Amino acid sequence: MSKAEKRSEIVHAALELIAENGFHGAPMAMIAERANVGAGTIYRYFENKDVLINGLCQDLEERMYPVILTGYSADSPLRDRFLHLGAALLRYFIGNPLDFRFLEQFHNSPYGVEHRRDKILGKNAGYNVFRELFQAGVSRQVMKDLPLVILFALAFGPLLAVARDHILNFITLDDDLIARTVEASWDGIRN
Amino acid sequence: MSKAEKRSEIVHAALELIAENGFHGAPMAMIAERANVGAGTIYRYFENKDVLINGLCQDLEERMYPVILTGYSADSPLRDRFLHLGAALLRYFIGNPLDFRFLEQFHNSPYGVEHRRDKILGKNAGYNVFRELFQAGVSRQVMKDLPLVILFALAFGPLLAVARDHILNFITLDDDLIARTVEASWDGIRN
DNA sequence: CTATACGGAATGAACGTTCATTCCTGTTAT
DNA sequence: ATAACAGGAATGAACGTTCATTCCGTATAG
Repeated sequence: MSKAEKRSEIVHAALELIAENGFHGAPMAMIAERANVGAGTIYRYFENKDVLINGLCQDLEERMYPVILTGYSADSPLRDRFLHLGAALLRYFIGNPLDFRFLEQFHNSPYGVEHRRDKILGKNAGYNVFRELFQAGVSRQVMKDLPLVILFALAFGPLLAVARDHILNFITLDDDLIARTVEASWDGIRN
Repeated sequence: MSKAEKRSEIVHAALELIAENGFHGAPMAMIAERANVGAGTIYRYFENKDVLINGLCQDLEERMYPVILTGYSADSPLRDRFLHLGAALLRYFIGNPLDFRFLEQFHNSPYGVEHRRDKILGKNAGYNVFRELFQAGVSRQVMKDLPLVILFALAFGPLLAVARDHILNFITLDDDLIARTVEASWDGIRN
C-alpha cells in the first residue's frame, strides 16, 4: 500500500467511525483496526487526534465544494442560483450520508464552534459563494433585509434538518420533495 | 439540605456542565463537586449517568412547555398561533441558554436520536401542540402540502439555528429581530 | 547476480490519565 | 443503639499517546 493510499485509508476509517458512532465511538485503536494499520502508524501521518479530525473536515470541504458548484452559474437569476445550491447541497448530503453525519458531529463539538467562529467573524472570510449570493440578494432587495447570519439560518436550517431526517429514516426524500423543500426555504428568505 | 433540594442541585449542576462543556466535559466527579455532594451520593438519586441525563431532558421539557404555552390560544388564526409559539420558543432559548445548549448536546447524541425516533414514529405521539397546529394548517390549506416532518424542519430549523447563533454571540437578537425571523420562517411554511 | 548493510516506515504492547461506578467508613436522625 | 444516608477514596475499564522493536525496500560490496 502506498503512502498516499494509507493516509486515505486512515482518513476514511476515521470518517466512517465518527459518522456512525460519534466522537466517543471512534477511539484511535478502532480507527487503526478498520484502516488495517497499527495504532502507532496513524501518528506518522497525523500529529494527534485533533489534527486528524481537523484534517478530515478540510478534506471533506474540498471534496464537497466542486460537486455543489458543478453547473452553478454566477450569472443566473438569484432565485435560480439559490435553488441550484440548495438542491445540490441536499443531494450531496443524501448521497453521502457519512459526510453529512461527520459534519454534524464536527459542528456540534468544540472543534466545530471554533471553525465556524473563524468563518463568520474571522480572517479567511475570503471568497465564499454563499456569502456573495446572499449579499447580492439583500442589496438588490430580492431577499429580506435581515442580517446575513439570519438569512443563512433561514436558508440552511431547514435543509440540514431535512437531510438529518432523511438519513435517520424519518422520511424519504425524492427529487420532487427535494425541489419543493428548497423552494419552501427560498420562500423564507425572499422578499 | 433536604432530599429534594439535593436532587435538584445535582440536576442543575449536571445541566450546567453539560451545557457549558458538552458530555465530555461533565464527568460525574465534576457534577458532584459543583452540586456540593459526594461522587457516590449521585448514585443514591440516579441509577447511573444515562438515567440522570434522560431525567434531565424530561425535567427540562416539563419546565419549558408551560412557559411556551402561556398566552397560547388554540382558537386564534393559525398564523398567530405559529408566530406565538415560534417567538415564545426563541425567547425561551435566548433567556435560558443553558437549557438550549443542553438540548442541543442531547439531540446530537445517541440518547437524543432514540428520544426523537420515539416522538416521531413512536407510541407516545400523544397530545402535541405543534403536531396539532401543523396538521390543521395542512388540512385547511393554509400551509404547504408537505409531509409533517418537512414542515417541522422548515419552521424550527431556522429558529434553532438563530438561537444557536445568538448564544454563540454571532448575532444579538432583540424583540424586533425575533419577530421578523419568526415571520420569515412562517413564510417558509405558509401557502 | 547474490549477499550484506542500512534506514525509514510500521507496529502493538505498555504507560499514564480519566472516567463511571462501587464500597466502605463516618455521620446523622430516630 | 440502630438504621438510613452521605461522602470520597478505591477500582477497573477505556482512552490517547509513546517508544523499543521489527519489517522491508533499496543501496552497496563482493
